[in-house]
Amino acid sequence: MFFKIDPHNGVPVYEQVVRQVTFAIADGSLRTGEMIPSVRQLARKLAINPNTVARAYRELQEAEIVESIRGTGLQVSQGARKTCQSNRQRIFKARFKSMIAEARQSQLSDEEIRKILTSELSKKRKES
Amino acid sequence: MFFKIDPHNGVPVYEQVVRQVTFAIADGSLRTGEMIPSVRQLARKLAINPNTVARAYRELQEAEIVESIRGTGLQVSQGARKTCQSNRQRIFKARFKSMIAEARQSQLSDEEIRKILTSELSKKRKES
DNA sequence: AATACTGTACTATCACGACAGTACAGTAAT
DNA sequence: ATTACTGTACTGTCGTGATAGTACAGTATT
Repeated sequence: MFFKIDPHNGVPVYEQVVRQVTFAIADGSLRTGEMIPSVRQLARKLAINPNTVARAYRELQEAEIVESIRGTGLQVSQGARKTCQSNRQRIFKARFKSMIAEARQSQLSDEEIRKILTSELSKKRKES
Repeated sequence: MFFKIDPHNGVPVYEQVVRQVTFAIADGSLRTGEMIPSVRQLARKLAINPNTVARAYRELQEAEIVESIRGTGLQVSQGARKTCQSNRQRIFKARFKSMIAEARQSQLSDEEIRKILTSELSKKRKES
């Protein structure tokens, strides 16, 4: 699990945590039955507040993506992968859609949009 | 000037106002010497608070995109168009870039990304 | 039993974006 | 002069995201 948090992103930090766990499950980095990082451990790693992680975990629990084992930690639920994959798809489609809508509204032609995107996509993936 | 504000966008409303004025100048809807809508007028039209518009206008003024004429209103500065065009370009490049970075980080392949984008771009423009 | 972990649940504080309301100086038109 | 606009500048309030700190019950390991 490689997590990266951007605090000035518009997207709330706890929401970013929810997403990244979701994505890690979607692509198989976390499998059913495995434990996700503990609240305090992840908070230390991301340099954020444990409460913020706890809030994210609460949401994951309510979405039945993760189950609490008392005194031990949170475990990836059965069937979580499918849910997470469709969630990931849904999240990205929504983002792309809203971005394209905004670009169009500011009088960028589809050709210009496509050009910028192609140019960004052709850039090499940064290694972290 | 067709303005559309999305309050649950992550992007602050005053920032959206800044952008839309910038974009309107960039594409020539507003030209040097023309007056931009008054604080109260725009606030009424967008159904937001006059203070929020005032804050956006203050930023535009500090960026020298717009000049205050006392008692009359705000006028598009000389040379504003070029500034606004490069700003627009900059803003969108940054957004696309961050989005693609996030998509890649969540293990979406470039092919998948391209596929979603093409699919969204091929959808017809909504008429407002 | 003791220790060190888990999650969970509080309270309190802070920053920020947005809003409501008010006020005032300057300009334009009547 | 009066009226109706401009921008500008305050104060105060609200919701929310994030933080700090504390506390407690349950589990695992020693």
